Amino acid sequence: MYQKRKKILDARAKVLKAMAHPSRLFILEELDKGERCVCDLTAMIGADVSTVSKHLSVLKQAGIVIDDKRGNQVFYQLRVPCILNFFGCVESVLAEQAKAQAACLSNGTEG
Amino acid sequence: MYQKRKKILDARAKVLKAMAHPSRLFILEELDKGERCVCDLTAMIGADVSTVSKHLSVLKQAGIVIDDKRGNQVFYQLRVPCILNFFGCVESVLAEQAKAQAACLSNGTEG
DNA sequence: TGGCTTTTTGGCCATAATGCCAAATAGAAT
DNA sequence: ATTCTATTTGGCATTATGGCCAAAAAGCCA
Repeated sequence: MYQKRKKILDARAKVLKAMAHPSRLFILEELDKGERCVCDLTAMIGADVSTVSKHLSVLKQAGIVIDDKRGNQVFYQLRVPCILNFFGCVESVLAEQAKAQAACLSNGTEG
Repeated sequence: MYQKRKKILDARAKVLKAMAHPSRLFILEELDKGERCVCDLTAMIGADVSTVSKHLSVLKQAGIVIDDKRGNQVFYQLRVPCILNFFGCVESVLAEQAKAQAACLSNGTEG
């Protein structure tokens, strides 16, 4: 049952795992607007360059972005732009949470 | 730039992180078909019950599933069914990877 | 070549995730 | 009450992740 789907689920999990970090989500949002070099992203995120470079490496390993070296800069871009469509649904998860929390506050049934 | 979006990105990352595990993705697929008790899922996954219970706890914490205790069993169900729609896109990431790999094999430009 | 910029890699440490076993908890059945 | 079943929790070892600094690598410009 599970074993039969293990391989594809591993592959999917790898993609999700690569996305599952705020800095990497920010990078994806930025790249959705157009390609960016490491220095651009580093300035926007405000972390060490090496940290940003490693985040980009994670996204690249997962096949989500591709890189293009021009001069001494490396530009990254999304390989699959649809990747951000997902967030409509993620937002509905968050909206449900907010709704539940609001309900709790108003009737006081839960902490 | 980044700091302004940090909060929402943290929240999104949390949801993705909760999904980013093969067993948890399997659970989501199963729950998409209908509610399941812990014992059902444990039998299908083939891990220790405590392990499966903890996976379910992660999904619950993230607001992706809800639980309902009936008798001495606990049934889980999806709270936001759209969660699986995402995989069309994840699949296209994987398809791109496969395509690239195939291209490499045929022209031998990369390891 | 030498110096400058940009990016990646290695080392290190702190923290988090995974998964098992064992024990605790909760409910059902006798 | 006792026992059995289902589930959760605590503890522990192993492994992975995140972030910084320092150093290496790669390309530009003189």
